[in-house]
Amino acid sequence: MSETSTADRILDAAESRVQTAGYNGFSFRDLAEDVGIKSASVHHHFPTKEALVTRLTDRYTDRFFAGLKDANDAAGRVAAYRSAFRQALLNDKKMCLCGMLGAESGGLPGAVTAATRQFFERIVAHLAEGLAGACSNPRQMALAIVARLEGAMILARAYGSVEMFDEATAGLDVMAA
Amino acid sequence: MSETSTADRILDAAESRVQTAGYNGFSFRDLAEDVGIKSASVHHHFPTKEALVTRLTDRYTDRFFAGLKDANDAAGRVAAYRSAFRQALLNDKKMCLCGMLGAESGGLPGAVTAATRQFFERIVAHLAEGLAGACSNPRQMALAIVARLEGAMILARAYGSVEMFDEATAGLDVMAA
DNA sequence: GTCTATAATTTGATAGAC
DNA sequence: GTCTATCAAATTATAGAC
Repeated sequence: MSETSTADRILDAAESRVQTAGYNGFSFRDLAEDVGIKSASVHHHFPTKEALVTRLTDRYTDRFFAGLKDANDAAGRVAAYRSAFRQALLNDKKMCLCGMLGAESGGLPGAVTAATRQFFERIVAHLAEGLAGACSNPRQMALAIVARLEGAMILARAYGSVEMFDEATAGLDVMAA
Repeated sequence: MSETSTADRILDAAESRVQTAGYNGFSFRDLAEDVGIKSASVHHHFPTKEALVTRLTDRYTDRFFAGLKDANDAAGRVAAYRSAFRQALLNDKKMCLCGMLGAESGGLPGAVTAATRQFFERIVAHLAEGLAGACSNPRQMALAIVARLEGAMILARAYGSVEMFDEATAGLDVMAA
């Protein structure tokens, strides 16, 4: 009985499109066709593209944490992050939504860039918390790990192969040892 | 006496635009205004956007190697790569061209994706060569380092701060030790 | 909440004069 | 090699009927 609202289905379509082609790589008509309505109806739910993607980014951030396997030890938390990022690649070789928007941030509306930054601030803080005690500079280590995960997704997409992600992130937990 | 051809000036403008806003973040008219000509003249030099960006990506790859400080030892070569990537951020907080195109590769013309992949294949091979003997799996280490550099650029752009790049890549050479 | 219709602008691209 | 002029299509967005 999982009833999905039209607004959520629009966000689902937008999420997939942004992760595949970026902010400027899709249109309201694309989303309308994905959902099975008209573009004017999409505007009824989200007045502008900026508002839509800002909301999408917030939802992505919330869901990211909700789907994260909880772990108390440093290695376990790193593994959870690695697994979370890898999951997007398995689903149609998609980029991390905020990795994509972060790369494109120079040409995005301010609200989208702000929401993207919040995603990174939250995951870096959460990851650093998990690394406390396991290394001398947890925040710097967290930044390094997130950077490697985002970059590994770029490599996997450029090569068209999920294995590149696995190779580029092999031994990630050793970094935190 | 450095005479720059119109074609090169178009590529310069396109390079800056792609690194800032991505493949779909600029138009032929944008480039024409940057250079001081009309969009029809841009098409005279590059028939399609796909052809333009493909050629741009090839030029970027060649220039990347030409500008790379040569080093024989592993740590020196890693430092050269770090410095090369960092340079783009200093110039108006730009993303690595191929990092941007790699992220967007799911929505790009085939020739652009192929040229992007070549960039990564070349730098990974070159970096791995420099790491031979310094670690047990040079290619895997090269992938990890390139991933971290690309991801660090995303972080720096999302935060709007070059310092994030420095933090996320701190002790990069230690990885290769 | 969805639709038709449409506005206003931008896009990639072409034809042909100079 | 650059221009004017133009095209066909796509874009974000709005007005108003149902």
